[in-house]
Amino acid sequence: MSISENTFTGEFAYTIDAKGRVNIPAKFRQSLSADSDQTFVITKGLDPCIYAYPLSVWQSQIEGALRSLSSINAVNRQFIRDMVRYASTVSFDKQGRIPLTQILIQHADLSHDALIIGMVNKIEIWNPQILLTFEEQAKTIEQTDYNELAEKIII
Amino acid sequence: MSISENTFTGEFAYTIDAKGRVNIPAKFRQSLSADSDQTFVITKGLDPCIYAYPLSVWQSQIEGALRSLSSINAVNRQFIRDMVRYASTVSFDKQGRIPLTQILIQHADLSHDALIIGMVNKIEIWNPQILLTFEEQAKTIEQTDYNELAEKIII
DNA sequence: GATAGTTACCCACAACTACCCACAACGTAA
DNA sequence: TTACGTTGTGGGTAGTTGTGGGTAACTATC
Repeated sequence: MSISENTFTGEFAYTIDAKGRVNIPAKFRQSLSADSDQTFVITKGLDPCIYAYPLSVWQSQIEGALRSLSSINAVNRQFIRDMVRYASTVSFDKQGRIPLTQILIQHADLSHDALIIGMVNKIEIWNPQILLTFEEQAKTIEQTDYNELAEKIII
Repeated sequence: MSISENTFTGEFAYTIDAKGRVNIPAKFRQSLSADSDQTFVITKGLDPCIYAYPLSVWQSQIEGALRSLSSINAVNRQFIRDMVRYASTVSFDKQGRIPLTQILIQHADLSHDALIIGMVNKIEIWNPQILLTFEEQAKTIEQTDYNELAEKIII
């Protein structure tokens, strides 16, 4: 139960090189190596960004749930397909970078700059520009809902 | 319970050559060789695609379940017939390809392009065009059920 | 048994990827 | 300041991967 049990916080600016690689912040890597978990599962985010889960988190929380869904049900099949289709297992190189897949780069509309945001149990990878406009739009979000959440969680 | 326990994720585009062979993604093959399980069982998918199970998965999960179904029930008989009738055991060649049978190619309406999708414990082989139109239709799927799943599983 | 069609196995090559090394920028400590 | 380690970025190379096609073995049919 140390601080380092895969809790990601903070925001970091990096570049994506010609080969589609992004750096994972050293801080994040350190909190992983403790778990000897040098691997991420990256996939489409619900927002226009890329999600990256440490392999252990993906396996225990997502994959397990997916495995338990019956394939007889068409809704289940569709859901599994959506979740897994864009997911890929990547580990970082000696320099601490992971390779992104073309589909995910397109989904997040990434080109040269990348913003990496710690989201507690996962990591988000954004195009900084997209994030800006996205947040503009998000201001029209239900303020009531937002405040309710804030009241519950912020201490 | 190692990393290599047959977890298929991701989407890969390949071609079907004149002899009806498709490539199995190298990533998938690697997670198999650990199991010395170089063989797949391919059969009709519930959707218009081909299912491919690693032999070990087919034997332990599907075959067992089919055996336990009573043949008194006509629905059971029909179901077993559908599952087994089109199933064939194939192993891949030195280049990592498997041969598809004519019936399955027709069922999935495959011609030149194939999209291989990891579905956790099995693999789906789609005609990319068919998948597109299929997903269009799928949007009319019960959104409520889908969202319930999403809320439970996505973290 | 001969012939035609099919299947299994092999080789070749282009494209890509993983792995490695190099180096500049930065921070830290003596 | 200087020396040293770490971090982020770029690029080269060797090995792997995907695709096409050739040849020999096998099957089936007459």
